[in-house]
Amino acid sequence: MTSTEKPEAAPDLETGDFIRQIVAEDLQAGKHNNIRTRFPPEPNGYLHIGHAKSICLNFGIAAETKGRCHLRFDDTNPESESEEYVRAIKEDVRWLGFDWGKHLYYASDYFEQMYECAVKLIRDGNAYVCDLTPEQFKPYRGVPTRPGKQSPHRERGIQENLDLFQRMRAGEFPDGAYVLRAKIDMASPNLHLRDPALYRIKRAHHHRTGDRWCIYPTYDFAHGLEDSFEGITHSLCTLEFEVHRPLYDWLLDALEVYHPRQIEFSRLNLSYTVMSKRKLLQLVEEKRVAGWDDPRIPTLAGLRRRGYTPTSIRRFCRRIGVTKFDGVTDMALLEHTLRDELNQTAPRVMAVLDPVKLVIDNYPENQPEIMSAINNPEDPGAGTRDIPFGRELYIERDDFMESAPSKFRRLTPGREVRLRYAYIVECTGCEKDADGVVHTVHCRYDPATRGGTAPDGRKVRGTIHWVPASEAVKAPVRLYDRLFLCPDPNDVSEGGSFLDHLNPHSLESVTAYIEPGLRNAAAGDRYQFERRGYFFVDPLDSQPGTPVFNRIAPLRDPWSAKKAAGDRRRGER
RNA sequence: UGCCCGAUGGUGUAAUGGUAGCACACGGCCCUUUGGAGGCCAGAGUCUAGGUUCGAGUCCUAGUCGGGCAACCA
Repeated sequence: MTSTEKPEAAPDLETGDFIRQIVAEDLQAGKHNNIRTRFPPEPNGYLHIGHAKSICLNFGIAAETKGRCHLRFDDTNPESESEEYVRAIKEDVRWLGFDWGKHLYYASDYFEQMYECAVKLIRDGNAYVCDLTPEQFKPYRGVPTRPGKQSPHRERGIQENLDLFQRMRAGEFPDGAYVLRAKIDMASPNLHLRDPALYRIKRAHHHRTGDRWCIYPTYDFAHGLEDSFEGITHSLCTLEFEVHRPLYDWLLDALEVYHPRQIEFSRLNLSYTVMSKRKLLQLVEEKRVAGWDDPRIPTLAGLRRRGYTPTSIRRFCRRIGVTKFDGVTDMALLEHTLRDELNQTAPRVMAVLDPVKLVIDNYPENQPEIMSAINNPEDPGAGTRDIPFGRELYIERDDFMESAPSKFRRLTPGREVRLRYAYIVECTGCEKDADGVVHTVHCRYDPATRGGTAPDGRKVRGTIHWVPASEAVKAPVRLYDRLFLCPDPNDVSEGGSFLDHLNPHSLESVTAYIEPGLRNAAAGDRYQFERRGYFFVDPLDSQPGTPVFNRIAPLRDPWSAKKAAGDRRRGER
């Protein structure tokens, strides 16, 4: 329960979302003295930013009320769960900035207690052992518009139920031979109340309990009990569990145990990506992406690898709010939140991603000089740094145009631009290879403009970045773009797949020229490459002295946005 | 055609019976040694129909549209 930043940690219960308001009311009414929430992931996949919303909500409320939030693994289905996921989930929650302290729990720790609860249910005539397989039970359950009918085993005697259930546990029956059902109402309009399964026989090796059990509780039976055992006050979950709430309540009432309140909110949906565990797993397994930490997918591991900060994700989760409306949040908001933070904190450097040589024809040979550059205009305390300058430089290819429109504020013959922190230069022309591709641009500099200011006060519209040709350092840079081409990849036509919407250019790898000082960038550092975007020194692929950069997000760029829009209008690509 | 839930600008949200506000996105302008940042301006919203009320985005009724529910998944 950390989250130490002031704007986030301030109690926000009065003006908060509907859940925080309920919590505040319960506190005020004296219903609870200490708020207890929980984040209950099933360890069968990696956490994504949708989980971050839940984590921030649960840990956030606990922090704001000085209560506590439990991290609880809901490991009731051993078939798809594993220790690797447990490890990764803990790492992600910690990275996000939250601390469960000593309150780490596992549903599997409660298996014995849960078994006792099941026995009580049977004793009280609230549960029975049923022989029907899922397929056989289906017709009994009925359909939404028609009531179901009673299982032939519904009126089995209590003693027989007790005996059967005990033998289920003892391993006397094969998988699926019997199931323990709640005895509720086969005519209920809520399907979840038509004698739902509580325990199933499943000989699967559990990552924590090994082979001690061959029966496992279902989510519906287990979850409320976990909440009850832990004294959870507010059990927050997503909308799809709304129809389960009557069952949650029924179980806790039937068992006569402490009864937390379940409240549902809408899960996070983000445009231009997919969030379901199934689809993320598919992307990973089919190697459409490099792994669970591929910087293009919205897993926390992926966002971390991309370079997103925990702070920006927490702030994002705060800004999207919490409601019951099932909408789609624009990916642009996430990017904005990241830029908003890094604009304040990231040191500026110059790096040329698509280089072309610039020769200053009237600049003396062999007379390099040193230019002083500001590290962060938003943070005067960040100081300055020195960058070597010379006659030959690299600049961005798209900062030169042989014949340019009047709005183009960069290099084009006959016009002046400023080389950032260096001199004002006037473009004189270019050289091309046999294919007509520009390889060298020529210009002349004004020696009176050292540092970039003109003594005569003349205005220069454009400023471009550069690196010295002789001392620039080559560095691999990965330019990430959205993984999908359309806002809603799940919207597929008949027979289609979300994979059809994959963006074939979601990753472009280039070799950039970076300013020499950047050679020593440390893994995990974040920079703003001026005029280009925010970049992260990849912690896995970088070596001391040879950094590898991931683009976290490009800078806002009205010029190229307008240009792209113009191209689209003209039907170009 | 059963039950549950939802609906406020393009998007996400606020207003808790009393002036529909904020942010993102988009457009324009200003400023700028990052076409970044910043500043200013604009457009754009209470799903529909009834009802209650001095007054309804808010309460009631009906409808429309959207989502969820028929695993021994969670």
